[in-house]
Amino acid sequence: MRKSREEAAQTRKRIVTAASGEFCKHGIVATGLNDLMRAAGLTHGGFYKHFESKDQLVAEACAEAVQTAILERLGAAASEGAGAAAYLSTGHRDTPATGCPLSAIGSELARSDEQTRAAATAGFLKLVEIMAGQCGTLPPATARRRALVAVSTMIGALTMSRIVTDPELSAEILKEAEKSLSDA
Amino acid sequence: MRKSREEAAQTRKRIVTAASGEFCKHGIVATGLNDLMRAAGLTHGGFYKHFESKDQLVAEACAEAVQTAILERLGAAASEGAGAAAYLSTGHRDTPATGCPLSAIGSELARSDEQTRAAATAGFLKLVEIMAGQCGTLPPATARRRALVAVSTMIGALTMSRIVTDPELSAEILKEAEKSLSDA
DNA sequence: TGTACATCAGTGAACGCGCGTTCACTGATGTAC
DNA sequence: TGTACATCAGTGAACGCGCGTTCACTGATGTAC
Repeated sequence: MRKSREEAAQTRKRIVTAASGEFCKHGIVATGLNDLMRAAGLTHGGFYKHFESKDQLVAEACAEAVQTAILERLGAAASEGAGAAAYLSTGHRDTPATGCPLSAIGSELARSDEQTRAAATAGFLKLVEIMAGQCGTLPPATARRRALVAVSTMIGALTMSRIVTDPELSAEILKEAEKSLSDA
Repeated sequence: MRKSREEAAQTRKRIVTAASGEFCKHGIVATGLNDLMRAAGLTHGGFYKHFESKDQLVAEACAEAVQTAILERLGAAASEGAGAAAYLSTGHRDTPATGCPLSAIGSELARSDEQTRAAATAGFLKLVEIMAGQCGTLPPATARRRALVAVSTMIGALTMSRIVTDPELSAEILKEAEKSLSDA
């Protein structure tokens, strides 16, 4: 049953990717290792061949979610000047599994260990940088301060749009947040 | 061991209050009924004399957290024109147990049942109303739209200030969010 | 008002279940000669 | 290059534990007469 080094490395990546999706979809605490390994197409017993603990996987999955959801997806949209619009879309709202972990599991991240919070912090700063890059001709320090607030607004608005029971209110939250950011 | 009706009603309230604190402090999923009942000074067995399920308590605890943290605490601050400043204070950041549930357990609320989300929605709208009331002479519809964004910013900023590993960055997030809201 | 009985708030043991983690085992991969 | 052996990725059963929930029991409270 032994797999080649290459296959094993791919398996490891597959677990991390599956984990980042499951965590963002169902929450960190609510997702068991069994669920994770099944989502990666494996049985749960092999988990500890790749990771020392669930916490270690949480940190790596958070780092990957930040990388793919924020840098790749949003970076691409931002290069077309539509970063906030992409973040505050109903599409993003309705697909947390592939979306930004800061919104999807924000309150759980606040209770996570140092490594996980460090990965989340790096993602936040990258988001701030991306948004600051869209501020046009402002001096860098001013652009950064504005982006800090803009990103806070984006994260709060997306989180609330997922909580609220009224679909119209949900859409309104996203729309108003986007409008206020594009005016700025 | 039977208690009087009055005592029983007080016990019930005590459980709900303890629950809202524990949930905001440690998260909904991570808090067990055992922890809750111990925090209320009881043993776990008596729980179902007061509630049908954990989910029912979650909904009631959320409603109470909204009531006390948002309406009483923030309403008081807002009547002095300092709603955003109180929300975005380091004191609020460092005491999630008595603070706003939308920030403390936001991402878990998004995955909660209808009743809980309805309580959270009501709290959000109340927060919006409070903030709109601070907008001075603006027409009500405009004030409401602005408050919608302001509250999103407040929730996102407080959540991020709790995630971030760098204390200076944490303080900066709160400060910049508050500045941008007081300018508006 | 006093007495007999039903009610039920709270206790603590127990239920089945899934959690994170460990382990003996399998057999293909990798290594040494 | 071929062979013998060590390694180890992945499986599936098992570990102790705490979860949400149920239940028999206690004894003070509430009710009926």
